[in-house]
Amino acid sequence: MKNLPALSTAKLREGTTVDGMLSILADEIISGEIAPGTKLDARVIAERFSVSRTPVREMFGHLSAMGLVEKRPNRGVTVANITDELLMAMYEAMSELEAACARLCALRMTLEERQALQRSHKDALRLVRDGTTSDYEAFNHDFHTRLYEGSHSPYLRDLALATRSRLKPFRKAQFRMPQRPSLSWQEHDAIVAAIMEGDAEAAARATRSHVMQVSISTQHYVDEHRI
Amino acid sequence: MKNLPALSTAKLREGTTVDGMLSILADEIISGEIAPGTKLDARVIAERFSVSRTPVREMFGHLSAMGLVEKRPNRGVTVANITDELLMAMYEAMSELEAACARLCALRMTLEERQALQRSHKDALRLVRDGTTSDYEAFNHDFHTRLYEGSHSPYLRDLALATRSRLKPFRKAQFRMPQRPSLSWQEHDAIVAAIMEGDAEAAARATRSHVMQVSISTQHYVDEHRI
DNA sequence: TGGACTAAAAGTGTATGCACTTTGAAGGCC
DNA sequence: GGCCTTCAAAGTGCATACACTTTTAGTCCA
Repeated sequence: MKNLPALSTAKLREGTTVDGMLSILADEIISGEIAPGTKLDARVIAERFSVSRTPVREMFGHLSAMGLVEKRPNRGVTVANITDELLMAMYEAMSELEAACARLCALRMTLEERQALQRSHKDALRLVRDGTTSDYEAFNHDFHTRLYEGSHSPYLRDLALATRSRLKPFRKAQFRMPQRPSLSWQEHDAIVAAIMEGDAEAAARATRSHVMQVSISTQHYVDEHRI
Repeated sequence: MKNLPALSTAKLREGTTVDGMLSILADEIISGEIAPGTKLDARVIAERFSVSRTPVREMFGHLSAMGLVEKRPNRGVTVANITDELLMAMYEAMSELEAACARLCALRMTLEERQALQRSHKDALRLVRDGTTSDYEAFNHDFHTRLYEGSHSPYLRDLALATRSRLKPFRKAQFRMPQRPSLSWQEHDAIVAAIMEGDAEAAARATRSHVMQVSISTQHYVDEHRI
């Protein structure tokens, strides 16, 4: 494609080009639409998005950093194989990260943060009874974010956020299990109680077990429904 | 530079070009040779390494992923400011990651792994007395790697390795403190004892405090010597 | 027929040019 | 004089061309 003086598509300039492709490709890889082991041809992808290979290459770098593809010099990139074992390992790491956050929350959260956490948690009881699962899902996201922030440990928070975003696609199923919101709320209750009391180890234990419970739920759902 | 048919420098092809620049630039940023906030001009760097702007752009992506520079669309990249606060936050996260590893070690290490850990630890006592600090440093690196591996949690291990590598440049000073190896060994001793007994929480506590001790030592050294 | 060499095809990495955005400074307007 | 407008210079992002590597297919010889 020639560079015409007045190119119609207003969106040039990175921030849309690369990011747009990135999120689309990432979704397709994670959803399994593109099978693990598939070789990604830069030229084909460039054509598909009507761009040149240069931004595609940049996107490959990002995909590689996200662990979704493997890059080998002069050999192109292939879609990484996210096995069940790796998925479990990611959940396990997530549970440890969140447990560490909760531990620090118990020690460091300000009074305002503690009160806000408790209030939000109590309010959510209404969602468990009356709300849609997607409402509860939004609350749940917010609840865990509070734990990351409450640790007052920016790097730990970033690790938790990064890991959560890598797990995100696999968590979609979680709240489709009928009883999950109610159980989730009860588990949260133990976490909140421990944090309010300043019991660091109890908060860590409760959080670790909560996240592993989520992992198990997801796994069961995946097994039964062959996602 | 024109693309001549027979270019003298044998090393073309990525794997050296980008990686080479990356490690040099990363070192310069971390060592403070390039001040935080400095704007990195792609063209200048390309000239310096006698390459075009394309591989430099790719390297920028890597630097950005490493958190060493900040990228803003159409605004170029600027060297990130690694403040003392962020450094402390990274050590804190490191201590939580290693504590999590140690906890899992206590629960999961095989008999062989436990014995190897203990043996290696006992052998290191000799280094504390007779060896150079650099010998001890090598052992220490190995010791902590055993903890990551012993967790049998690949993703957690990767997080620990990645964080350690980001902290690496700041750890150089650590063992220059005269008594540090001896103290370090004693702290290791508590960790090993807890793992051998299978006491998960004790292993976590001992490891957390050990890593924070390292952090404090480094901080003191940095303060005193204005590294 | 099977193995190894060879050559072409396919595909990756880098150089360069051009379009676009940002930035900063000079000139016009109030 | 201060503020907005305008325009040029600097610098980023993408397209394309080309150099180099890997892979594949074909051919020759045993």
